[in-house]
Amino acid sequence: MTGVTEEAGGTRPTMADVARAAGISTALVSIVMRGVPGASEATRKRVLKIADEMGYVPDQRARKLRQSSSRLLGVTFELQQPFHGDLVEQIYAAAARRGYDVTLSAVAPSREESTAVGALLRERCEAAILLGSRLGTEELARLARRGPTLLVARHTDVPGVGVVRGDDKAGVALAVDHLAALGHRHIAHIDGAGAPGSSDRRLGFLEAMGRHGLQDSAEVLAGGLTESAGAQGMRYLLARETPPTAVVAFNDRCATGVLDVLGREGHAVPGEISVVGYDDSRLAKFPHVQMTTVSQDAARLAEAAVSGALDLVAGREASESVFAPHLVERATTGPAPGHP
Amino acid sequence: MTGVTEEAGGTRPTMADVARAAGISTALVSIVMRGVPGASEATRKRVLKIADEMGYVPDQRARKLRQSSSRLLGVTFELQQPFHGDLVEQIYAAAARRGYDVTLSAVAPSREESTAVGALLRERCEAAILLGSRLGTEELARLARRGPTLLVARHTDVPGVGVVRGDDKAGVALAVDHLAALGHRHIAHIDGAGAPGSSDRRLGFLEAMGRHGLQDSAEVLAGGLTESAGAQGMRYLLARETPPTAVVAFNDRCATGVLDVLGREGHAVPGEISVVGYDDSRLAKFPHVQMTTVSQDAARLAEAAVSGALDLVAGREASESVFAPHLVERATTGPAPGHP
DNA sequence: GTGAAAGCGCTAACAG
DNA sequence: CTGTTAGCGCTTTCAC
Repeated sequence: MTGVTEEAGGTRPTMADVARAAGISTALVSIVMRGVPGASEATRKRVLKIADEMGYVPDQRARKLRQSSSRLLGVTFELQQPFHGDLVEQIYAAAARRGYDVTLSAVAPSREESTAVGALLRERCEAAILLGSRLGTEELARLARRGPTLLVARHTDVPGVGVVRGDDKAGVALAVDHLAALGHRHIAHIDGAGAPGSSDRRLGFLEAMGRHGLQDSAEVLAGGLTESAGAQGMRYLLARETPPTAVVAFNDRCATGVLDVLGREGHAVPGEISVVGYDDSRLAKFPHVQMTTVSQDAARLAEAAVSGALDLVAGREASESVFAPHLVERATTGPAPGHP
Repeated sequence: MTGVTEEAGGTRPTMADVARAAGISTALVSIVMRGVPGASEATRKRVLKIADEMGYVPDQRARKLRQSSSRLLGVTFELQQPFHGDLVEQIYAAAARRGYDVTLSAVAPSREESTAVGALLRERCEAAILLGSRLGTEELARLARRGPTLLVARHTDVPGVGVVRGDDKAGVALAVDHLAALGHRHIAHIDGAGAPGSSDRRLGFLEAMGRHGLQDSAEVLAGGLTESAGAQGMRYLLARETPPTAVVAFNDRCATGVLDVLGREGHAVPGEISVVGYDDSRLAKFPHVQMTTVSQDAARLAEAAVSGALDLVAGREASESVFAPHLVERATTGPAPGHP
């Protein structure tokens, strides 16, 4: 036993340990570990080898503490929202391109958004990015006072808070235009209840229907963000004497529920009824689903969110970036029954 | 302007700022912020008030750096795996019960597991909990050398690595027993391809079928963890002269794809074909789905994972905890066609 | 009940 | 190319 490979049971090697083992100063080890110029090739190799043997991993916490800026972005997201998953994945990439790390804080039925946000704050991230937040104006304002804050996929009038979102009114209008062009006259919208963006989508639906002279057959149902909400709404619609020939759902999850009920009750899609989702999340892309949906392009939103957050950090004024969504025509929409 | 409410543009107030504003030492502020005894009620109130006005939030990083133990658990999970979402939610709760924080590191198509694990290591969490890891033996061993490591829902023989999982063989056997009791003779299993646990489930399926004397009509298809895999498998089965009357899918996502194809092609569930999922994730619980599935009880797995990880931290030997799953009978299984 | 001082693991100037 | 010194924001003795 030479005592070099100190298989520590509980305590992990520090930079000082590596320096000692290599017989040099910690500063030099730091230079090597960061890969910055200032060490000879020989030293570099030797230190790296020793560090690896010892199982040394730099302490991110100490590192960030020492640096003036933490280069850390905080993100809250909903664990069970596929579109949030898409966004988070893209945010990792966008942040990495700028040399930023990301710290995640999840929201779930048993973990409130305010808890999640609090955790971020304590991590001292330079900015907080909230996906589809449901925070009240009050709390949002408080948060914004604590540090740069940016909302994704939700609007707010709270000053100082950045916003990155798709144009919800335009998005739903795209869906309605598409359906109208296919000859649909009786179209229903299963909305997102109180969810972020749902009032815009509702409004966009009504306006677009009006533009096509279909205001009288426009129908809006209280829905939600889940498959259950969609399923419930669709069952309700099917109970009518004359169900609509097309449904615009609040999001892909909701549309999935709609499709499920239709399949189950033996209604052909799109032969009998057409369905449009929203988000172009992974749910819409499955080969067996091929859902027509409105794409928010997670990559672009993520990119804008990260750059918007960093703008806030740099002291620039909060802004609202609204992205034009586009329709992705897949297999769940077709001509209205009896239409050429 | 009294200069007290320093609406700092970029820099956040530190403990020293609060101490200065309150005219006391930082040590005392620390006592107050942590809520430990050692300060008069009057001081406590005053400091809390001042801190709040200044928007002061303790720096978690500095705090953990100073404390000998970080009381931090790292968790890697897949962003698009609903069951992982369930587990993460429960892990938050289990960790909180022990006064531990959780740091998340996501795995996604564009973010490899090794990247995610590396991020955890640098965060200096006391232990790493990997959900459904696909890491190779080599890498797992390396990781285990770096710090306490625990696998959830996956087995490994790497020494020193803790394991918490459901009994996959027994779980699938439960499904087969249930179906056999309902009179099904021709049952197929759409497996998880190379996913963690899939070989056990495959084996459990074959063994259980053998026990019922059904080895000749037991059929195993290469599947996967996604809806697409399930859909593809089911379509393949339906193309047969005599499709099976029941399908055991690798997981709920896979089963969802199966159900979708069946609905779409007009096959009654469970009238014509019964379907069993695995995980009892949110996908199985939807009112419109009501999927019969094998429950792994996320809460119990999470609890065991956290306590197992802390055991490792405490220096206790790595162990494997295997939990007996149970069958949740819902609406996607019923008597085989022609069976009493 | 309160304060002074040391130091967690690291990086950022500077010297040499 | 390499070492010394200081200190990031906090907690922790140990005095008073």
